[in-house]
Amino acid sequence: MAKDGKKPDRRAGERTKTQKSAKKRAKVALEVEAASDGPGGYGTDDRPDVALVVDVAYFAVDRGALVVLLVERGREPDPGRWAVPGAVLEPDEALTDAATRAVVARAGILEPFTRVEQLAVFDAPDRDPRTRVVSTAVLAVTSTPVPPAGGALASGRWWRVDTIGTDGGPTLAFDHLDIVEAGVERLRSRLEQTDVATALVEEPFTLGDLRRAYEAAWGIELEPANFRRKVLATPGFVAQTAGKRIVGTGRPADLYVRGAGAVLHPPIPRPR
Amino acid sequence: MAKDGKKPDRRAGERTKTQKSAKKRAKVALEVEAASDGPGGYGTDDRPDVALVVDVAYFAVDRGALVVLLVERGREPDPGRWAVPGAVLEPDEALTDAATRAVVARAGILEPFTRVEQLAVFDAPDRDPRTRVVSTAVLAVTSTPVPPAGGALASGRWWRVDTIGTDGGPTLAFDHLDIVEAGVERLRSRLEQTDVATALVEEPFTLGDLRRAYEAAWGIELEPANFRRKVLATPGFVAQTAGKRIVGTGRPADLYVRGAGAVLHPPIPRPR
DNA sequence: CCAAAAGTGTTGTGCGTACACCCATGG
DNA sequence: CCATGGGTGTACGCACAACACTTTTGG
Repeated sequence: MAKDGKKPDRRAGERTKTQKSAKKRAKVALEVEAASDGPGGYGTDDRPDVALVVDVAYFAVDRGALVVLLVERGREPDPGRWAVPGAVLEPDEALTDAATRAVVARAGILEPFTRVEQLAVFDAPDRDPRTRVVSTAVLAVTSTPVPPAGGALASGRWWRVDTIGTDGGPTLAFDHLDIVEAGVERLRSRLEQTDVATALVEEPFTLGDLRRAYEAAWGIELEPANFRRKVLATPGFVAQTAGKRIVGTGRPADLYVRGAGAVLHPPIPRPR
Repeated sequence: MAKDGKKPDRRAGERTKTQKSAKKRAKVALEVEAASDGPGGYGTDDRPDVALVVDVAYFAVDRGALVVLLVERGREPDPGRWAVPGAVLEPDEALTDAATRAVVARAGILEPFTRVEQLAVFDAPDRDPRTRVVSTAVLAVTSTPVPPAGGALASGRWWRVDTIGTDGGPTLAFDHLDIVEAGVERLRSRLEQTDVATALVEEPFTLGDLRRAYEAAWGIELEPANFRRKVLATPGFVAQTAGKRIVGTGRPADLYVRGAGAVLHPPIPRPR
């Protein structure tokens, strides 16, 4: 049963451009792996065949709406369509560093963003028509969705997520609609379990600000009274600071900053 | 600010064996990405520098304990330590296919497993001392933890997860302890939200079987009466089938098979 | 004085935990 | 007849949604 450690040179005929037709092939290839490193290992001696990139689903809340940073593609494939910022992973680079690099190139943000979280790996063999590209999508947020500066950055734009795919909204390239949708869903989930909402508002913030961030991301309205109680009942979520803020009309609101805790006990449940 | 599209050839001096020292370097590399494909793209024309593998955290329940499939390493690095099964991703292969291939090679399972889920990407630049290896860990389960057959498969073994790191238990290679821990935590979480528990028991099963699977994975005891009500109150989780089963002593139990639904509404909450 | 937003108080309902109790089998 | 596990019934308590009410500002 065990092979002798040799394997057929699968790069014999030089890599052809694309092999969409080979999708089903791997499903029946259930023979024992001819591991070149013996039990428990795998051969990593030769050059890899698969390119690994990082794509960033970068979100913010802007005037009551959830927005995502997209970049317009200038050339084939998919010219005129919009993509999330991406970068090829460098040999000694961590995913979060590559993610920062991708966003810096598109959004003019000069400091690395703090909260980054892995989203999912997008691995469909034909997701990029040029060659095999596996993408690790990561989720990131900012409190200040600044419009990208000019020059090479001008192609980036913040789009309301609820306009994607509609008449006035962007059309996404490749499988990036899947990436954005996964990011939206993960962000909505993380708002329940973590204090990521405090990264969506600028300090200091009122509990009304925080509530409106939740409402924008979840697309629903929340009871101000109950929301307030839940936030204050969760230790480490927010900390009150000095002063009050008067917006327009209405009673001045207490000001808060981010608390120490990252996970929320108890969570802020999302209405179903 | 924008470069002209050229980038330094970062593979100039041939790749040295390992570069642990370069960990901090990428953190300050915040210059604009020199994209070789213009806005919204990245260069994928040349061979990648990063190898992508799939590591499988493969779980089962055996005699009341959660077990995981591990493979003993035979050679450097980390000989004598135990690793989860892994495989290098082939150019036209989906992650789930590579995961199946890795497990088939180690566990003698002849059919592809059904439930596979992405766990996380392990991307630390020095996680493998030989070369840069990025690992996508996936979670899989089986109802029948068969001992691997002989020959090249003999190095695989099912280990109780609660013995890992203890005196009689295995010591894990590389960062595979992180992979197993991530798998355990994800499995515990998915038991709340999905019907993955039905993949941990053989059909037909009793609600006692299902409860004991939860108890093994969660490491706690559950109220049989309340567990029963919760399972039956979740549509699509299980479906009753004909017959009853008498184990040893006690009243015969109704038999069930997997239901149609994959997500659980309402969930089976884990006690905190 | 009115509108609007922040902040506090109160109550009814629903749901889950805990436990009592009955059922059906083997020894 | 007892032990054991399966299956049903039920009451207590707590958490939360809903809504009333007060506070403090601008117009």
